[in-house]
Amino acid sequence: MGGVAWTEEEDHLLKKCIQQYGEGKWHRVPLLAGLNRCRKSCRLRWLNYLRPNIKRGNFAEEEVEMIVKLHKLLGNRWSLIAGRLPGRTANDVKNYWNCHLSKKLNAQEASEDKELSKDVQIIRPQARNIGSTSMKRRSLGESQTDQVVVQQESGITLDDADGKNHMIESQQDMIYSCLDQQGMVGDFPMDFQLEEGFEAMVSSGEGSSSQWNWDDLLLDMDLYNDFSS
DNA sequence: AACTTATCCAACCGCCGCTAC
DNA sequence: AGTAGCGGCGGTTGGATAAGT
Repeated sequence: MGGVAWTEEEDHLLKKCIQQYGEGKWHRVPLLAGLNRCRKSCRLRWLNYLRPNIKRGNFAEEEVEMIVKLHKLLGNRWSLIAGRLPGRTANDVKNYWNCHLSKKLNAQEASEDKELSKDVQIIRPQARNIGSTSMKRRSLGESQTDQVVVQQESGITLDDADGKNHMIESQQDMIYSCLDQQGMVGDFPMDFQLEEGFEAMVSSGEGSSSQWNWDDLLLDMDLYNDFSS
């Protein structure tokens, strides 16, 4: 392996520790679990191997298709891609891509018309600030840099200059703004179903503990376009 | 059977952004 | 404002194993 392999006993200790104290506070995990591992190793072992509901084995055809499409949209953002594949970890997806898909697709691209491949643009999902909480940014799993770029390039920010929240009048307005920004107005049906929780979240203006995020919404839009084109 | 090469994938590393002080 | 410590991410490494000769 790339490092020192985990033993069954270490796995057991880590599992027990997480069950007892919960996820997070990784810096304390080695001490609490009595493991001679660094915080990162513990976290990685949990996320990639020990966490419940991790799907193992070969990728299904639909999963592979999804990976290819998502990679076109997102680039090497494995954690985001994995987030769309229940039970799969970022490491799994990355490994699968590197072992199977990158070579295959490179070979395909080489044989394809070069003009065609020029049209493929990586769309980075652009998180929008709705509130000023950094908690929300964390929940987006996105770097602030991207958001700064979004704000600078697009002028879209839902924060007032003084940092106070500026709530958009309605969901439709808000979504319309995003579609407009993506140049997708007219392409995307405005009567699409919002994910559960989204509606309440938007109307209440609450966001920090939300299940939804803009990455997801924009990704859905991208995917919709991609699948329907 | 013995050796070489290719593939897979778990683990590590370095960097980044955020938070608290 | 500066900084240390943290969680998280993507890239890379290297040992195990399969496939090929």
